[in-house]
Amino acid sequence: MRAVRLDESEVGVGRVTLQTVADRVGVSRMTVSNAFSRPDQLSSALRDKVLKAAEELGYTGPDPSARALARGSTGSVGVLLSNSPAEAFTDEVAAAFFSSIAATLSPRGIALTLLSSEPSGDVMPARDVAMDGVIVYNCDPESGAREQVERRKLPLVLVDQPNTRGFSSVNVEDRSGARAAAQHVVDLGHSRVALIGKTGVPPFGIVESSSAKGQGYASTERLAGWIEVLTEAGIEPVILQEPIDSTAGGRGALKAILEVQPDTTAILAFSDAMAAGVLLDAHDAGISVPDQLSVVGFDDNPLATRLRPQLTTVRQDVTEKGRLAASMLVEAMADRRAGRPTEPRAVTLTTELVVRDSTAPPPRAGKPPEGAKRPQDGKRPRTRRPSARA
Amino acid sequence: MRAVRLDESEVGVGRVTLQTVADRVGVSRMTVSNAFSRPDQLSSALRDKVLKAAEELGYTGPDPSARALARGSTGSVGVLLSNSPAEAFTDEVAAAFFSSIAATLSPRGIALTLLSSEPSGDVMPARDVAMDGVIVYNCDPESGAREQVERRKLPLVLVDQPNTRGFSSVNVEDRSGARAAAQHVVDLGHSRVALIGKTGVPPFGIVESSSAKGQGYASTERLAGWIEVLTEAGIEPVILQEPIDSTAGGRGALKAILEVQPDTTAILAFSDAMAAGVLLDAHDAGISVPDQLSVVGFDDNPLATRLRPQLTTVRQDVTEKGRLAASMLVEAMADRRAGRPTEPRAVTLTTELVVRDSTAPPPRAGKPPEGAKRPQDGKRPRTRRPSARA
DNA sequence: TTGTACGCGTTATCAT
DNA sequence: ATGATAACGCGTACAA
Repeated sequence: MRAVRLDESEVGVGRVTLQTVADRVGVSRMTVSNAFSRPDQLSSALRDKVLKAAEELGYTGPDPSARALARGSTGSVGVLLSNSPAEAFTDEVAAAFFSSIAATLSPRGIALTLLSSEPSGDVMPARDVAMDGVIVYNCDPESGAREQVERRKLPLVLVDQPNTRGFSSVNVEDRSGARAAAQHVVDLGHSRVALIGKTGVPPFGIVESSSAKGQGYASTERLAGWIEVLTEAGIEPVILQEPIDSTAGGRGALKAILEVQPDTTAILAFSDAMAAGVLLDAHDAGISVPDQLSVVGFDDNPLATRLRPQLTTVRQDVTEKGRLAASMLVEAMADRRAGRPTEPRAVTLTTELVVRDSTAPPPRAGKPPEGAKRPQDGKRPRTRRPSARA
Repeated sequence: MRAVRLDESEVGVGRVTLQTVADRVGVSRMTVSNAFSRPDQLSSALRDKVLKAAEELGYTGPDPSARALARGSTGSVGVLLSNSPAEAFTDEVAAAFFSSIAATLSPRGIALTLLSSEPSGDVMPARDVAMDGVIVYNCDPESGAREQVERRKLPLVLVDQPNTRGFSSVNVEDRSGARAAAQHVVDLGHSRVALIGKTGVPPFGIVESSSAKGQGYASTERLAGWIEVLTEAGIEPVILQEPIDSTAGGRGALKAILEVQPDTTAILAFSDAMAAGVLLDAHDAGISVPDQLSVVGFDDNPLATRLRPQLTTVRQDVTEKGRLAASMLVEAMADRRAGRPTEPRAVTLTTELVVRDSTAPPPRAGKPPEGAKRPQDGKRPRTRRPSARA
């Protein structure tokens, strides 16, 4: 009966496979495969017989790994993260993004695999885990993982990444969002401004403007946007680089800034989470926000409206970002299956300045620095869309 | 040279495999495999040569699916969720749990795959996705997915699940935690109590005590714990079943409860998230918590201390729950690889009543119902550990 | 180092 | 229409 398998050991011993079931029913392996995967290829009577035999033998259905090999598809897509996958759940903004991805994929029956970009021993998830496509999120382009995953030539969508080589990507107008934030404090009349950037690599702490560059696309872009506008306004900001993007990571920033520029009146932070740390520190130090200090965050984290004062920030739509990334990837995977090339798409989502209660004119108003634009008086709308130009 | 492949088509056409590289270098497929996977099995000179050829050919390394089939291991573990995977990120308590799992797995080079238990078309992730082990989280035992994954005979850890068939499990003292919550309001003198349960299946809304059973282990246990204590105290609670475990899901509950029992003075909620909805509704309705209404949640969600008043709740350690589940699974997978049987372990984590500001004696105090225990006066500690007995 | 025999299904192709 | 045969997918383990 059997063509290939040599052990004729009978039922009950060892693993139950298609062949075991086929032998039991007295049909070919193919017929059993069809019974499970293409019901229309055989009579329902025979199919029932096969399924019944499978049931008796405790056969669970086609082995997913074998099927993945034979079909060339695994049923799951990966998300490659530069941070620990644990942070995907911890950070509210990231969580909303991933939640949106999961919500887009699961109705399509696609599982979501979280991949660390850190190698552990000799295994590198980005290289070694089987998947049908990858969303590369906010991942250090220098990292080996990013390169590994590119080389696998899987369908790929880059998110919050510089889009170099013609991949599909979803990005956010980080730079113009940051420009809007900076312009906002300039318009309010601030001239002593500090920036809190985010970087995974040294130098940390107060850095020279020249050596300040974020690690990762978003932090690079936001820093650039802030500095452009401030420079145009004749303001040279104090720049602090922090490694941890969280409320805890933002704590201590205020003190460090005030040490080098005691009369700072406005702080622009890489994220709302970090800004929250500043707000807490300010509160503890008896510094009133926004009366004595203005603070602007980024993201429009749900946190922003829970804080007191509510945080002025730059909104990005992470839900849409996730939905787009996932659906672009799904499309690319369909193209791949159909053997047609995927037209790379590069989408950039807008950002929007959301003015809340953490910003106000500086304490000693009326003396804006040379070159600063006058604050637009009167009823400025509480929300402004920066232009899409970077 | 080749034993199996029939097409002798040359380099550059089609997929690059071990064989392609082997042909290029003039060695066997095995040698190339060794070069990648067992460097010590060949001279480093030859290895370099092989790696160089692979580089030139754009060979990325062994195909993960093929390797998974050959090795019998995929490098990722699944988490099976009854809710949409999207909620894994949305719900703060679930997110902390998954974060802890991810933090435990990723240093070991293991990826985490989120699996919906809902079938979509003909694909059922629980049956069709390749993985080395599964954490079954809070999953309806009736669900096909739960059964599917059991039948695959993968290493398994059940979390927040009734532990029936000798699987390893991590559970929480839901019942005694709920008992402590109920005892707390009884001790305070409440006699008009309402419960907000969580269930995925009808009936929803106000239900009879007899027909009230949660869907899912945690909700069943919590409900049972509340009812036990209240019954002992001679109190028959109003029971409301809600389908959505979130702040939004908790909204509307207060109104529904007050319609059937206008003089309700205490509400015990399945989760802090739902309790938050009650607090918001109470605020909107001008009902003062805890003066007019006491509210107790469950979980000790970070949310609990952000609310005003801060929420009295029952703490569970979800981080430890995640760490334990992941490490037990890792152990079981190691056993499997080593061919030794796994001794199933059933761990139950303690819960702890945390008294904050959302509970107080009922407005018209001094008239506890017959059979109710007297509140313990004086300086009761703000935190009490219920006994482990259910 | 290399040959050989799988791992376990799937996608043709062929036969009845 | 149904079912069987053969080759294939891409590696890995183990013996030679």
